[in-house]
Amino acid sequence: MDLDVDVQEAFVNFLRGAGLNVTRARLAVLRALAELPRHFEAAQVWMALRSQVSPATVYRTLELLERAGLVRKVELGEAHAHYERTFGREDHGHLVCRSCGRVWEFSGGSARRVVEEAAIQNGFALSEVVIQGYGVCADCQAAGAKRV
Amino acid sequence: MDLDVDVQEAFVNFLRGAGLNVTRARLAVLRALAELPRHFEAAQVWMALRSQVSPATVYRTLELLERAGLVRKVELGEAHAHYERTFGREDHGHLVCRSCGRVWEFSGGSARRVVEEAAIQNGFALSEVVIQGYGVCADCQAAGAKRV
DNA sequence: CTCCATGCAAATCTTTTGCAATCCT
DNA sequence: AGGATTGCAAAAGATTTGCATGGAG
Repeated sequence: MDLDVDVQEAFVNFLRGAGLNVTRARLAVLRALAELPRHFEAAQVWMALRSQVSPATVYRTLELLERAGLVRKVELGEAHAHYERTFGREDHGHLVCRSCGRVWEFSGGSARRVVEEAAIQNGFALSEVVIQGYGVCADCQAAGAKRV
Repeated sequence: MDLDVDVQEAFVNFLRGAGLNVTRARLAVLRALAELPRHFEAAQVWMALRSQVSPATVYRTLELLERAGLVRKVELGEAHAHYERTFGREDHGHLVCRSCGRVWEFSGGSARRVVEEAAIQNGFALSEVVIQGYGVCADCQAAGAKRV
């Protein structure tokens, strides 16, 4: 997968700049992300690192990665949070299937512009944009979807 | 506030159509919504109905109202869910201030169209669109915002 | 009269936190 | 050395659920 030196370097720089330590656990979490699906949950991270890093540290590290701008928390309509890597990714929106849970992505540029415009008009300092559609994917429609 | 006969009627029709009972508690919840802010949390509902309706029933009823299309669950970046009435409201997006938590709305028509277009291309049956921006509002910027 | 709905309390489940032990720098 | 970090287990908090009782049709 991706995760070139640049990404690790970016995290290290972020940590140093914030006066934080570069630890084995933090690097392990970052490395684990490269092996996970595009959208993953916290549990997948500490299962992948079973006995290397505790759940608490995974949560703590994901928050750091978020602050470093390398990871983004994504709300997929489920009870628990999901995350996605932001490095090597373009701006995009999500189509979430409420039946099977899968996620499709689409280019979010023009939708983002609408939000940016609204932010400007309100004197809002925008830091993140979320563009999502919920519904039922083609496969689940064909199979007779459960939820709408 | 709004809540004309039409809205209550819509809920009653939904309940009847689903073979569910029209109960005092369910109507009380619907009526309470008209007195609450545009964006509210479950706790505000059962505080407004203190000793009339239990928390469990509030959650159960909000879910029915959601299914009836009268209420929409909104994710505002906090640990607990928020809701908004959908009746008498136009399609809109949200600008959420991460510092004070207030929410601004803006017309979401054109952003929605982008999502609809993506749905069509993927054979997706779209049922809901979420357009949100997170950042810091003008007031909080002036006051020296906490989070970005 | 027969289900459906409600309240209560207990259970769930994810995420957060306190604290003593351990790791970075 | 000296502060930062970790793991563990307990805590927290929102939402859900089982079950016996009361309500709607």
